Amino acid sequence: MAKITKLDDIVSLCKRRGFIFQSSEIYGGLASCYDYGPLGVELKNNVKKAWWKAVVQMRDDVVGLDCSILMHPLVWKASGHADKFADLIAECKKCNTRTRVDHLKEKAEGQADEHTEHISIDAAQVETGDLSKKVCPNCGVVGQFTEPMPFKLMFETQMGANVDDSMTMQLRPETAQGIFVNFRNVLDSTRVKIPFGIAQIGKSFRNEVTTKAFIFRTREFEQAELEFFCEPGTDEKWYEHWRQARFDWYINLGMKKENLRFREHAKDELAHYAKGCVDVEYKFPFGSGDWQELEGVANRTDFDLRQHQRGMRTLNKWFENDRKMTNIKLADEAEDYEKGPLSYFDEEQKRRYIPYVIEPSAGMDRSTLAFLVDAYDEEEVRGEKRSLLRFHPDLAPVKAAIFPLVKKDGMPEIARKICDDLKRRFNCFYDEKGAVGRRYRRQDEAGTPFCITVDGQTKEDNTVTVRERDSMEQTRISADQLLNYLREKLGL
RNA sequence: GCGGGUGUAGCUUAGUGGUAAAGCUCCAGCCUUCCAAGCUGGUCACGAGGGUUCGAUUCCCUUCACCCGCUCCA
Repeated sequence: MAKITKLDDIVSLCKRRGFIFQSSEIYGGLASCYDYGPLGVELKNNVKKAWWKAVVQMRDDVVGLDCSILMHPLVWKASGHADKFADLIAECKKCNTRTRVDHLKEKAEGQADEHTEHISIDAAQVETGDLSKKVCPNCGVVGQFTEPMPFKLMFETQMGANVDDSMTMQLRPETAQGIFVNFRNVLDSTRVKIPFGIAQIGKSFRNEVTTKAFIFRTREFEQAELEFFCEPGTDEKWYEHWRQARFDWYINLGMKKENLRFREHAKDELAHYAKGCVDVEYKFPFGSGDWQELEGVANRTDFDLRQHQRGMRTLNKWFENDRKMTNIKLADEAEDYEKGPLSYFDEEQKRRYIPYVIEPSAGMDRSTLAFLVDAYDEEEVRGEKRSLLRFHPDLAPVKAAIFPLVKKDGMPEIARKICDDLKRRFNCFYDEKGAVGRRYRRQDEAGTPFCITVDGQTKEDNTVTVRERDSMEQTRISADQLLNYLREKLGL
């Protein structure tokens, strides 16, 4: 079954079929950047559409949002990204391995392999100023480190055409903050009541130290995130709800169950704000066949909204400091923060609180790749290899292809007409070139679920054949019934 | 960032210090009444830059990109 065993096979398939190309390829490529080709963009759009439908449109308790990528600099101060999305890394002069400074241990220290969160650069410099006793985790040499160098994990750009007074901005490293910042707006404009969620799909940017693995980890990527706000105390219940809902989403879209699993985060692995976190992982066929994260579902507690209340209180200081972020400290939290501007008033209980947040955060590029890999199959047909993509109908880039059996006797005209009619309902493809068998196989490789063929009999009794991708079986049905037939089969 | 490997047509491969070959694909035409048929013709490549050389795809250097393994990261 596993016909794709190496990453190379995936890359080759993606390029050959027009799913994914390397960015700027004619210029030799650009590291970590990829473009979606004609089939790829349809596939990825369908993945996003399926997510949006399941998470937003099919529910009464979730609304959507589409925020700008550039946000107020204080957003990243409050969220913690400005300080904490920068690591200090030192390189061992002996073996040239790089290690995060805060991961380095002194010789005598215990072996407990604790997982630490990002800490602020300032704090890191104070805490780890002396590397002379630190041990290289790779070669064991003591105190042979280069000066710690900071890594900026957020992309920066300038806003304002006038260089002199332009402001440094960051491209968002996650879409989530746009949701938190609009919490008030959504509350005030939509009459939603807790528990409810706000969902968003969009690009995010992270200056990862290493990328690698095709589109699996890239610096520019697309996220689909939901922030689900609930009353403290009900958070465990919603956490359970969403982890299951998100797992089922992949299964319902045809992903093989044996390739999907949960991975619970250990306590010491959790981000400082998270109460619980679980990854949905897919068994990608990279190298050793490792499980890789598709999506994380986290219980973020009330951390984010509380942080933004602090951020709002910092605004004046920021103006006074000439709109510079350096040397600005986030304002302390108000004593009665639970009644703050981002609190929620519960009508039934007549009390205010800061809601807890459950966050399912999925990588759309990763999901697209996983669906692609999972759908790929090869089989033997009459001694010939048939390769096909068994996409779920919702994800298939093209839903139906329409052929005249041969290019004469008026068949092309009829087929064209059918194609034009169907096109208005879903994505269709017309092809009249070459032998019909070849055309079938071409559609197999694109993952098209159905092929409709107009033949000599069509003119006599107005029937066509519908050929099914997975079984290659054909059914003859009336052209008048075609639309209904396909809509039922495709679930549209 | 380190170590190892790779880079020839859309794909898979061949080959050489003297101007690159094949299969499949693709395009056009003919022929074709149901699963990559046939015939004819055609398009398309040595990742980029520099050096050595009369001459470099081949040797050397640099660079870019990708893969594997570390490191790092969610």
